[in-house]
This record gives sequence, structure tokens and C-alpha cells, in this order.
Amino acid sequence: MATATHCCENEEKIAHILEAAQKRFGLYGLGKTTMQEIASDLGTSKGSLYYYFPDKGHLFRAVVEKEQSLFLSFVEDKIRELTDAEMMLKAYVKIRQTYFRTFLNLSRFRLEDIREIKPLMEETWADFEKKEKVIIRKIFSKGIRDGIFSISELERTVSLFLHLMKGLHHRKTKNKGIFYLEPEEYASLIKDDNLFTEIFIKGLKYK
Amino acid sequence: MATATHCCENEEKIAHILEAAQKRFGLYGLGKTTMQEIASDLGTSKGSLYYYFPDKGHLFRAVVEKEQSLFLSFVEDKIRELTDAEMMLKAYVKIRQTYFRTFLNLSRFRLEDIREIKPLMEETWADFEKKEKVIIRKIFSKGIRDGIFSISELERTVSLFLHLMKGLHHRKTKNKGIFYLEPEEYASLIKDDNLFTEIFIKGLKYK
DNA sequence: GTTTTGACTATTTTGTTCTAAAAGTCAAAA
DNA sequence: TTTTGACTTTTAGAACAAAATAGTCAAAAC
Repeated sequence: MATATHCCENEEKIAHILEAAQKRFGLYGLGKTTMQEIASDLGTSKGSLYYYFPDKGHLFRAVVEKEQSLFLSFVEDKIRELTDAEMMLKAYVKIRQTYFRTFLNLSRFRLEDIREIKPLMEETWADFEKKEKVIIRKIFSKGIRDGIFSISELERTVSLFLHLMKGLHHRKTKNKGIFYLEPEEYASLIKDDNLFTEIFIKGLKYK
Repeated sequence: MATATHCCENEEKIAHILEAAQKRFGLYGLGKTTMQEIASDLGTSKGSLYYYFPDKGHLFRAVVEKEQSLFLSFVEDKIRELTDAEMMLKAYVKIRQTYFRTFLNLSRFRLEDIREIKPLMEETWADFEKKEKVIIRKIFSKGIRDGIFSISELERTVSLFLHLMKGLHHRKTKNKGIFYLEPEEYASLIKDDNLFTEIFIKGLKYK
């Protein structure tokens, strides 16, 4: 065990590793990043990384999970400030847009990379989806409670909303080998997101 | 030139080839189907196929285009029978579901296959999308004219609707190497489609 | 003249081996 | 407890041969 004065060293070290890994993975993807490079960036040795992470895949996963939880807590915070379900949903969509642009740097994660370690990541993606659904469900439930939304199948509607949004983003980014959008393509995606949200919200409202 | 009594032989032959090719492509995909197999199915020789189609890619494309135009004319017919924009849109979605299940046998076309001859097919997909948009635009326009839909950005809304639907289908079929859905997955997709259509229509309606 | 044929060539895919690079291990050192 | 770097193992890629398949064409059949 570490002494009292060094109680945070371990976590700090891990945080540093995650930071360095995130930079490399974010820029070059999983396949084009070596453990050696990450170690060199940190001025440490490769073997050291294996003291903290069992393998490259788990390091990658840790980076992704860190970004996911950053996104989730950011959304939670923003939503807590709001009182109106409609506003909440719009805020959620907006933050999600930003998240995919800046936080996770998904624009740089290559498609292949994500498939490469599919078995390991599957649980992570599923878990993230669950957590996103919790948020959306909360928003929809509030809307129902407040008498502005009329939703007969809550679970299916939550799932549908998320799938529609994911699908919308996916369609725009596929067909290219990598996740990357030209500025005007991105702007168009935002517009689509907003129009979608507007129509969907209106579609949920009481008449 | 063929004589009067044989005026349709050429087209008949082509139709036969398309039929045989469609069966093979539908079952095994582009990559796992050989020209020899198609020829053997027809009791003819490989060289004969090349008399009618310049190469395998063009044969594949012809099969896809035939299925696409079957779908389009079927939708057009159904919609002509209806008077209400809401019903039209629901009919369109329903036929689209059937189409992807039975007509095009997309469930069997493998993802890789479609990318394999991407440059050749790109125009075909784009053309199909245009034609789908024409139909959706017609329906939306009718809804506006009849005073049941309130749409400020018609073009974007048409495009959004199609993209949302495509995305919804895509999400369900990806993650597997091939387009295939278990019956209960398919049933769930249909339910999602219907809920989506309902919410979207409500979202378009005048208040 | 139109269509079909099958032997032909060209191209692509597949399997193999080899090599270099990177992943991952571990006993010794800090 | 953590780090190190030499070590072994695994994977990715290049190069090549072999097999399968696409695509051609002159001659034959209709």
C-alpha cells in the first residue's frame, strides 16, 4: 500500500497514462498507435504501462470509458439546471453534437479500430447506451409527468429516439473509411439534428 | 435484327439471366457467386452472359436496378389508390419494409459485396434515393396542400425522413457481417418503424 | 446477321512462407 | 511497490506461387 502522503500517486499515474493514450489514440487510432509511443510520450517504459493495464485493448477501453463518463456527467449537470423537458432534450442533443466533435474525438477514431477489439468493447458500448437511455428516459418521464408529452410506449420510444439519432449520425459518417466530416457537412448534420429534435418533440406533445 | 416472330427473345433472354443472377446473388452475394454458376443454372455458357452484359458488375447492377424499379412502381401504384397523405406515408413505410424483406432480398446481400463495386453502384444508389425522395416529397406536398401538414423546410424534411428511416434499418442490420435479422428482431424493427412513422407524422401535423 | 460456344488469356483471390514490428512477459533493479 | 529493458510470442505485412475466376475472341451454330 502507498503511504498517506502518496495516496493519490497511483491514480495520478493512471490519469497521466490515459491522457497520453487518449492523445495518441485520438490522433492516429488504435491500430496506428504503439504502446512504445505512449510510453515514450510519458518518458517511461513500455513495461510500465503493463503494470497498470493488462493489455492494449484494456487501455483503449479505459480511454473511451473516461470520455463517455465525462460526456454523461456533463449532460447530467446541464439537465439538472433546466426545468422543461423540451429544453432538456434539446440540450441533450446539442451536447451530444459537441461531444462527438471534441470530447471523444470520434472524428479521429477509425472505424476499423473500433471493430478490431469488438469483443472487449461490446460491453462498453452497451453500457454507454444504457446510460444514455437512462437520461433520455428521465427527460421523457418528466415530460409525461408535467403533462406536455403523451407517450404510450416509453421504453420503445426512448430506444427509438436514441437509435434514430445514432442512425442519423452514422449515415453521415459512413461511406468514408474514417469518421470525419467537412465543416459544411457537419453544419448540415447539426441542422438535421435540430429539425429532427423539433419534429420528434412535436410528435410527442399532447394535442 | 431478330425476325418479327422473335421480337421479344432478346429481352426474354435478358430477363432470364437477371432472374438466375438474382437468385444466386440473393443467396450468396456478389463475391460468392461466379459467372459460371449463373451460366450453368441457365444451361448456357459463361461467354453467352458476356454477350448481354459487359461484366459481372453491370449484371449485378442490372439485378439491383430491376428490384428497385419494381419497388418504386409498386409504391406508386399503392399510393395512387390513397387520398390521405398520412395513409400514403404509412403505406410507403409498410411497402418499404416488405421490399427489404422479399423483393430485393437485401437480407442476403452482404455488406462487403456492395462496397466491392462501389464506384459502379454509387450512381444507382443515388438515383434510387432521388426517386424515393420524389415519392416522399409528393406525399408531404399533398399533406401541406390539404392543410394537415405544416412543414417549413420541405427539402430538408424529405431528406431527414428518408435518412432517419434508412439509419433505423441500418443500425439494426450492421454489427453483423451480413444483412440478416432473426424473426423477432425483424418484428421489433417493424414496430420501431411504425412508432417512428406515427411520431413523425404527428410532428408534422398542424396543431 | 445474330447468338453461342469453349478454349484461351488476364486478373483476382487465396494460401504460404518469411520477416519485421509490435505486443506482451518477467526476473532483476530501483 | 514500481520500473526497467532484455526477452519471447504474436501479429501484420510483403513477396511469391498456385488456384480460381473474370473476361476475350475466333470459329461454329443457329
